[in-house]
Amino acid sequence: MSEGALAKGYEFAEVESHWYSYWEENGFFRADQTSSKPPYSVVIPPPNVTGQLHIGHALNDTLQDILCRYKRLKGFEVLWVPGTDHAGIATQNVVERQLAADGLTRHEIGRETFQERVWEWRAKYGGIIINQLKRLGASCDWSRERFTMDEGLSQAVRQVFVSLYNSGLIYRGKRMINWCPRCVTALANIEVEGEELSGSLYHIRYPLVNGKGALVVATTRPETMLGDTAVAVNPQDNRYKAFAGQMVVLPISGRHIPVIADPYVDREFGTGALKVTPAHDFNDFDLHTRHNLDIIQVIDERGIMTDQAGAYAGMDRFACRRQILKDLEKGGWLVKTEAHTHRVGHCYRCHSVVEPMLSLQWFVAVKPLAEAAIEAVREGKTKIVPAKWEKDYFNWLENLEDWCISRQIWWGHRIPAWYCRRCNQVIVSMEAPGQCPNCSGDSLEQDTDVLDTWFSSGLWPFSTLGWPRKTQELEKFYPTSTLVTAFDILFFWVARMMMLGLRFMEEVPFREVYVHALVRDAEGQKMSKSKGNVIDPLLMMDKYGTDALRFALTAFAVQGRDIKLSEDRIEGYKHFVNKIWNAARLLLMNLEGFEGPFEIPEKVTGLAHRWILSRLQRVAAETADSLDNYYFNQYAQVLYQFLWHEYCDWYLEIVKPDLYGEDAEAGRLARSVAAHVMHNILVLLHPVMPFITEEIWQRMKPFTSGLSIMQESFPESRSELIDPEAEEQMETIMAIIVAVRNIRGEMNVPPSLKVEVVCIGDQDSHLELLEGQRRMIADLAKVSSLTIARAGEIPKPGHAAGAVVGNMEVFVILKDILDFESESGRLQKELSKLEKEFAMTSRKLSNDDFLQKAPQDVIDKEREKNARLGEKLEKLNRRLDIMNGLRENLAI
RNA sequence: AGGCACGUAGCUCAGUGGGAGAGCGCUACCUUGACGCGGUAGAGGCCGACGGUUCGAAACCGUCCGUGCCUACCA
Repeated sequence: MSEGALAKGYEFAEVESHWYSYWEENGFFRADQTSSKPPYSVVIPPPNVTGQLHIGHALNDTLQDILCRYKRLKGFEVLWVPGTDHAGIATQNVVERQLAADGLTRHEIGRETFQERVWEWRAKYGGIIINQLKRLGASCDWSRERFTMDEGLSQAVRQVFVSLYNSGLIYRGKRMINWCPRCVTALANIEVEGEELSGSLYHIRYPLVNGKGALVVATTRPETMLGDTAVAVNPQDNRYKAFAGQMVVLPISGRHIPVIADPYVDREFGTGALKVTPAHDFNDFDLHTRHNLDIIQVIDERGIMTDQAGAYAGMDRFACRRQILKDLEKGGWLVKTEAHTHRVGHCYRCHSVVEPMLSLQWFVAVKPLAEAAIEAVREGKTKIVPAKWEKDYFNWLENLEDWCISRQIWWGHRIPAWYCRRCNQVIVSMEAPGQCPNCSGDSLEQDTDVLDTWFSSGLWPFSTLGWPRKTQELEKFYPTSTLVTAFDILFFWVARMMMLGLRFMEEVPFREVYVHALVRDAEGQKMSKSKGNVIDPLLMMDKYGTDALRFALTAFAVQGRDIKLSEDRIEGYKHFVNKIWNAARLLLMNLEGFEGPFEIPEKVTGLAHRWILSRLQRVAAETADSLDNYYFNQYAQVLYQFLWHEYCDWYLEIVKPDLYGEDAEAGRLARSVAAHVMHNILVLLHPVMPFITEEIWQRMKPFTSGLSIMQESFPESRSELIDPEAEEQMETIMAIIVAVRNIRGEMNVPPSLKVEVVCIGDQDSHLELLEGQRRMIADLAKVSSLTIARAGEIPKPGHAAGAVVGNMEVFVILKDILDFESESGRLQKELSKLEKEFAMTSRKLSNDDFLQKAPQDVIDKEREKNARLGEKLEKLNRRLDIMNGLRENLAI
């Protein structure tokens, strides 16, 4: 061995940075578009350029990294495209805050200077999250890192816009949209988050103009009454039928407004009379269209009351509400106030209450695009895993309304539309036009709005590969293989990539979508900075190492269930990392000066060796199967179980005498097999624990060869090594060892004290097996002398504690120290457990229906089990009789 | 209001028609030459409730209870 023994503790910090740069320097993450290997490609969900790595990213990118590293080992040409998203509103907010600190606003410095500031900001801080991804071990091809505002991607955006405009799928129109008065921009419907608020429902009296009575309306937003242009009632409502067509006096303003009848009004809700404010409510706007009502805008784009609000002009909308209520009360119009919880829309970026607003915006007509996106999933061109998300996907796309894509901010892709100042012609084109094609005027102005960030993210799978240019990358890697994402951006992002990918590439953007869960805190709450319950992945990596964090996230990544994560669960997996390290340490200590063989022999002899090799083949198969099906938790668990509880607990303990013993041949075999299995475990684990596996792998030469574990082949399950006989025999031996240990434990025999053990059986195969494994049993069960005998050959020992294993009896001789009382108690407990099981199988077997209708193999199995239990019961019963007899003798 | 999940050991969760499992925690014992971030053994569960299908249900179906999430224009 070249590298020598391992340090006692695993120094993860050093190891991690060392190997990451080694991988990067050697170009192991780089994809070759000219390769003849089959392609496997993934595009990263681009984090916000303003972002810091949070636990959600850590999960998302760990899973992608697992898939990418796995596929590389499997012989694929893997491309993982990294990058960041310009995050229009979020980034603009960040830079505006920075300006505010200098006492400036973006309007004061102007659009161009502001954009320069954003680019400066990006140059300085935009790489933070990239470095955090490297810290996590992400094996992205950094030579292909993209940013949604890159020139190439921007050109893609313009081309898509122009193309959709020319085919009539992008249009400009004046419609009701959601507006954030804080961000001062339009939002897409999906960017509005409904939040349950406890507010009030105010009942307000609107007197009839003719003085003969009044209508009482109910509203949650009294301030909008300044813009009321009607009161609506249901035509079927007998209470109000007579009012329809009359006029009422709008309190405070004194304006006269009509009472209209419309079936939209819910008779049951509130008073059954609805105030109608077309300028500030989606449904009221619809009523305006049907009834040709006036529109009066009383709230402006900053949430301030307009001149139309009369005396309230200039007030903030919420201050106005309070004042209106006071004034209504003073005037006697406020009939009553009742508590009312309702959902109010909030801006997903800044959390302000959004305002419905009539506004001139750009839209994408999504219907035809959505139909194609639905069709592609229905036909299985893209598979969503777990499949339950397909339902949500369909439901969303089927009920999709046109997508508002213009934003009134400065950071983003400016809309490629120009307006002729002379004739108002709209010109949409890739580049700034020289003159108006309609009137030849040369006074043109570009639209000041930018596009929704998600518009550019929607192109990500092909824009990052060079589209609209025809590149080798597109040829080789599109459609991408797998998209890994959390469900909360299924609609924001996945659905839009589907729509746009199908439209412009005429092919789905990805073959499979794996939708993973959200990471929550230990109480199941969403993590948020304001709640203070965030787990910072960077801190976790500092404390426990990246591999431990990655393994924890993977072990909890069960399909369809959110992950409740707490710090001690991460700490727990650090223990696993430690276990791997120490197993390797034991191995490497014993490989010093080892001269081979570095391969296992063609034909392996020795029960334990055959057994562990057989188990390894099964584990390799399960591992691949788990990853192929996105059962990440199962992948982690299988390896955890195998490494710790089979390789370490049993195999290494079994071969220790060979390692330390005199038999050189046995020592060589043990070293070869132990190293072979470790080598394979390392490769199997590498996708989830890239760092420690590389570190150990490097030290295992010449068992390993090459530059990196990354260049290995993923272990195939070798059927010729699967050895059911060895597995069965080991199970028998292990059961006997456990039985002896159990007795020792129960009877309080100290570990330092070796005991005499007698095994009695009546099957040749068993007796031979035990004879062959004397040493293993003696070592692992701490046995001083082991007697193996055929039933009847020797008397069953009296002063001994016994157990039944299969159809053998195992006795631990306790001569003077046997306490008959506790031994008979122990046997009794075991008996009652068995009796219950025996009764159950007996009942089944005496059921004619079962015997007639159950499949034969089930019946056979049940018969076998019943016989086994019966035999065991008989032996235990006899033993109990003996113990009871001895106890009575003692009493006499 | 509708839809979708989930309810299994103290905690967190696997398991989807024929033997109730894991990790952590807990108890007892242990300076065994890789590891106390360890070892060995043990305790602990009418698998939310009720009904149905079935020879057989933790699993399939229905109802209910509880929890969570998503969607919706009841002002």
